[in-house]
Amino acid sequence: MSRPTIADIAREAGVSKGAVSFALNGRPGVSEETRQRILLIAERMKWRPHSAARALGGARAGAVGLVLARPARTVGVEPFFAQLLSGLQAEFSVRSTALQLLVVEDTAAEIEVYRRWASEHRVDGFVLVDLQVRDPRIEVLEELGIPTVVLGGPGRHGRLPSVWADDREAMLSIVEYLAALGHRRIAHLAGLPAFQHTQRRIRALRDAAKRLGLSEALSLPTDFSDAEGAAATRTLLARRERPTAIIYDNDVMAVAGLGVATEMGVSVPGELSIVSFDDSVLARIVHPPLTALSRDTFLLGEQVARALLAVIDDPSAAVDLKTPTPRLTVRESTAVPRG
Amino acid sequence: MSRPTIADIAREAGVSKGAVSFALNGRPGVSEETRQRILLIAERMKWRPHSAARALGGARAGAVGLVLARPARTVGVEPFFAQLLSGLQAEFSVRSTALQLLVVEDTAAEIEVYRRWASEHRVDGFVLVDLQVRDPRIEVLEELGIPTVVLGGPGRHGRLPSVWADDREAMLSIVEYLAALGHRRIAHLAGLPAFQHTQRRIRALRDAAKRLGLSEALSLPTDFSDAEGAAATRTLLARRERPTAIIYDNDVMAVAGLGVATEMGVSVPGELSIVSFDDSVLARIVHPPLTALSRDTFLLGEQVARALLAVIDDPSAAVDLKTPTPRLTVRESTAVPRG
DNA sequence: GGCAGGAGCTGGACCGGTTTAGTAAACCGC
DNA sequence: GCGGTTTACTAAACCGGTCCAGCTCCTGCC
Repeated sequence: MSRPTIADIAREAGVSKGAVSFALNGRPGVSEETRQRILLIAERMKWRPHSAARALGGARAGAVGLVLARPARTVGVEPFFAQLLSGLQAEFSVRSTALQLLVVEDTAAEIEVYRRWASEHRVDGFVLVDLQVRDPRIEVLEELGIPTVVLGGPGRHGRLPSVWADDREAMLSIVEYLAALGHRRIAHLAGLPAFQHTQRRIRALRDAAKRLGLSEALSLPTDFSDAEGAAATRTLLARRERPTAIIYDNDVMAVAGLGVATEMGVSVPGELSIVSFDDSVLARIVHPPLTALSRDTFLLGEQVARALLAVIDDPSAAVDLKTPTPRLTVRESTAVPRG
Repeated sequence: MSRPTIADIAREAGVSKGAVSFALNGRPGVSEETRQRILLIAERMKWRPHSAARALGGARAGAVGLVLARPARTVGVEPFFAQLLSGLQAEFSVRSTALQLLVVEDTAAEIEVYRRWASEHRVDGFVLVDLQVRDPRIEVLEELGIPTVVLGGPGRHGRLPSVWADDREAMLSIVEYLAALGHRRIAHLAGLPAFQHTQRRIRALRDAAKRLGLSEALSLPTDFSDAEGAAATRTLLARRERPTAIIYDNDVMAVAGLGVATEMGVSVPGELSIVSFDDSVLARIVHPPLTALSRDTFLLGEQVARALLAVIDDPSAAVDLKTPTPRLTVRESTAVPRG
């Protein structure tokens, strides 16, 4: 016999299917004695629930979705996502929930996937990342009425619960550190301007520059790629009045920038200090190792997962969880500016 | 009304559930006219199949599984997997198959997941990666009788179909290139010795060294991490007779090794040539950019996906697909050895 | 005109669970 | 010892599809 069903167990135990169902799910309706007998038989027959059968009958699908919109061939390094993913899965797996991951080309396709998975009942909820300014996905997910947790900054995301880190505080801590070292001309290679966190970081830098009396604080938008990071760095370093420090919005760009500086004979940290907004192997691996903002992305993933599971259990739960503000890990790519 | 079912459509169209099912699945049994009418109504009611209901009744689950065994917190860079994943998904998504991804702690846990997902009917098949010497997973998957495609080297993997690249050829091409430049002392920072491809690469290097008359060709096993890559490089470079070229089994170690060389004042490529067995942003990003073995990992993912779908359609299909041998992309980290 | 065959469709069983209405027996307090 | 509540369990409906046997026409052919 291939896959045993509860009917097989019921026959074996001499009870009804219903009784077996009660026993296996730890609900009242059977005596402790019968329950043990049924559990034993189920164990012996190596019975496992058929996830589809469970999902039918209105119950849970036992899976949640994470959809990333980025051109398929350019899914690159981004240690951030790898870490986030592990954190998510660590938490989901103890609650035996599967994670459906899909990478799509653009936001339109992403929305289409939300619609499809929701209506196919394939998932019980979604994790929403890469929050954009006036994000069209929020409206769709609210309309679908499916549990969703937003991983993003503070502020309202429609009525969706969120887990967020304080990007503004983080940026301020970097700028204050550089200013304290004596830097007065700071550049910032920002990410995609459509992202909310990009905007928040740019604003934070501008505010800090004014308050600390910096002579220059320029934010340049990029697409997060090594290519644009390198190109923008080249442009900055070719100027007559070059910045003495550059803040990179991710580690891929920071490493690319370091490469450009080396190539152009600009010493790091002697003539140029480099700070990465992301910390990972990448930042430690290069020479000199990069001063970077460290956050516990794994933990972040766990918290998001927990929040989503809570919302799935009780859709009326209003989660708004602030995670610890990332802290600056000083390594060898920053120093007092020369001269 | 929330989610419409085929019963709703049947009522609306004045036909039976069966007719609707035939119409929606493009099977014979209804007239073209009726089919169009049903499709129109389904469209208007925004009907979508309920994946669980489909999966019940013995049909497909509409998903496949990929399980990776690696300690949760150390899921690092490995651009290889990111690329592979994109390729897999690109192909799966056009066949509306979802990919269930799970990262677990070790092989035992991995096997447990295979058992669970198979018996819960959660997936229709698996992709097996990171093939080990005498891999215990093969036996389990064969016993479960669930369609599986192995991504690995040539040779038998029980009766499981496989998609593979020629690691041996690839290693030979690297060694021949270095030998032609004039290198006679070559070191190789290999990966985990338990992996089949590690063994194949080590053997290939040894054979080539003998044939080409190299004076030294040492393979050192590592765990693929930047830390061990750096440590081993440091050891090698501290020796009196240091190698003039090092081959790294992945790009993370190669970059870490480059960092160590820079730190120790060993010029690359002047005093040391570096070759990475993996190519990705990482290899291009650093300075000097690394000579690396390029393979189309995205394409590889697509081929694996296609193979798996073929086996799911017809479990008796015997796939054994060799992918193009990776080619060496020469950049600036290799040169004629000094002196 | 009678019959075979096929197209077009119906009705209902079925997949493997969950859930509810109903029932019989045990238990309770007075 | 009687009404009422609890407990332990059964039988059957139900979830939303797929699939098959069988029925009714219609067509073609001898």
